[in-house]
Amino acid sequence: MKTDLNRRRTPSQKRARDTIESILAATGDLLDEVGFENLSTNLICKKAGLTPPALYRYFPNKHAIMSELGQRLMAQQNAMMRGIFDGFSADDDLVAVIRHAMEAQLILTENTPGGHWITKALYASPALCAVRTRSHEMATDDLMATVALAFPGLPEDALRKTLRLTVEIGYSVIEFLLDVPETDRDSHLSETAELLAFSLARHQA
Amino acid sequence: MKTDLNRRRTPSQKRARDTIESILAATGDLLDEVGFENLSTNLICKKAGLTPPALYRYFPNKHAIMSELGQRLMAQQNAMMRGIFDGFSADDDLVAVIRHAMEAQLILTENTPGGHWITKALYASPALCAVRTRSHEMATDDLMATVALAFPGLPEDALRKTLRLTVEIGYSVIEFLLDVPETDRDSHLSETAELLAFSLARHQA
DNA sequence: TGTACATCAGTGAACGCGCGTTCACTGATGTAC
DNA sequence: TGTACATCAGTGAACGCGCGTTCACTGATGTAC
Repeated sequence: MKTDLNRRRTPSQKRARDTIESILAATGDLLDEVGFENLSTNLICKKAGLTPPALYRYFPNKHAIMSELGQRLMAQQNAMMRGIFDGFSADDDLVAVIRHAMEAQLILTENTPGGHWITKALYASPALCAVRTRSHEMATDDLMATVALAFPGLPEDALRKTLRLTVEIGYSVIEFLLDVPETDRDSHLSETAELLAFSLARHQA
Repeated sequence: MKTDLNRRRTPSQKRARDTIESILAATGDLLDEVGFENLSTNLICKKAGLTPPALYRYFPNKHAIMSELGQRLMAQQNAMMRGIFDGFSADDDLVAVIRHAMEAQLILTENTPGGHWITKALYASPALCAVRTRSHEMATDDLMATVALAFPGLPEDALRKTLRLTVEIGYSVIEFLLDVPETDRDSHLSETAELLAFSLARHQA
């Protein structure tokens, strides 16, 4: 149950760091090709042009690789969020900002090799769930910081709950749009943004 | 990629129908014990007190079993939704009804053996994705019917999009609550209900 | 700067295991007369 | 109602395969003098 997700060895030479990167890159590409369920360490090795012991030198199993890919993707996502919400003030159009943030996340995930699968694995695999949860908590804290600046004096705990829910809903709508490609993205993004903005605005009243 | 999810043989004797039920029951229990990733047909057979050929007589693979469990769970969910929204009128408290529906879904999933895992598998496994999507579409259509009765004359296509989003958000918040057990369910359910009601109410203005 | 040596990085080949799956078979149930 | 036969249901034993994983090794890189 408690799968080890840590690196085995820390590389000291550039050659080794390149190997690690090519393992991660190969995994991302493979996810798009075969999906998470059919992914195996042997397959990753073949794709990366390595033999299994090279992979096992750095990662104990495929979940550890997914975990690293997941952490990287979510770090990028959170950084992007900070960039968008940074400097947000009470006068700005909240709906527009949320909509913009969601669209940016959608595009980022779509452009990351294996991005959609990484997200799904982070959600469905018990070993990886914690990575996702932790990242969403961090995103919530980041939002807390900027919102607290924009609207000082709001009750903290209630606001945080709302923001946590906002994060969760935001990401799941994005995944919905990725899942069902024939969906009208524009209208769903706009509607979600309005709905989340409403939920936040309630705290000011 | 296109995994076969159909039954192999249709049972004609009671004994066979019992076997199928015990396979499904064993799978549900096993999901709670070992999760979806560690599930295998051999394990299911052992748990159900059967030999593999007996299982293969009826199901081509484990995804077919999951598919059946998923269809049953979602059929129950949709039936429950119909029960709750049936006879809904414009005078009723929309927030309360949505909240009630969400809570009922949460409890139903929680009380179904392997329920949470079934939901996750239906979402993360490409072979099973279609089951989930189809079910959510059906739930949306059901809602369309009742809402159209309660608020006649609303623009259909825009309303349907809103309802589809409502269904998606509703279910994903439920999964969030199941995923992070330390969460304050009460406040999150209430807040989600208000937020979804707002989104629907906009169509009346 | 050159050489000798230590450490780091990756290979080739093999392993045991549990997976999905099938075969030829025995036993249980239903049906016709 | 009893028996003979056909069909249905489940078994025992085995299979090939790819998985994760490890071993003893070779080759590459860095370092000390």
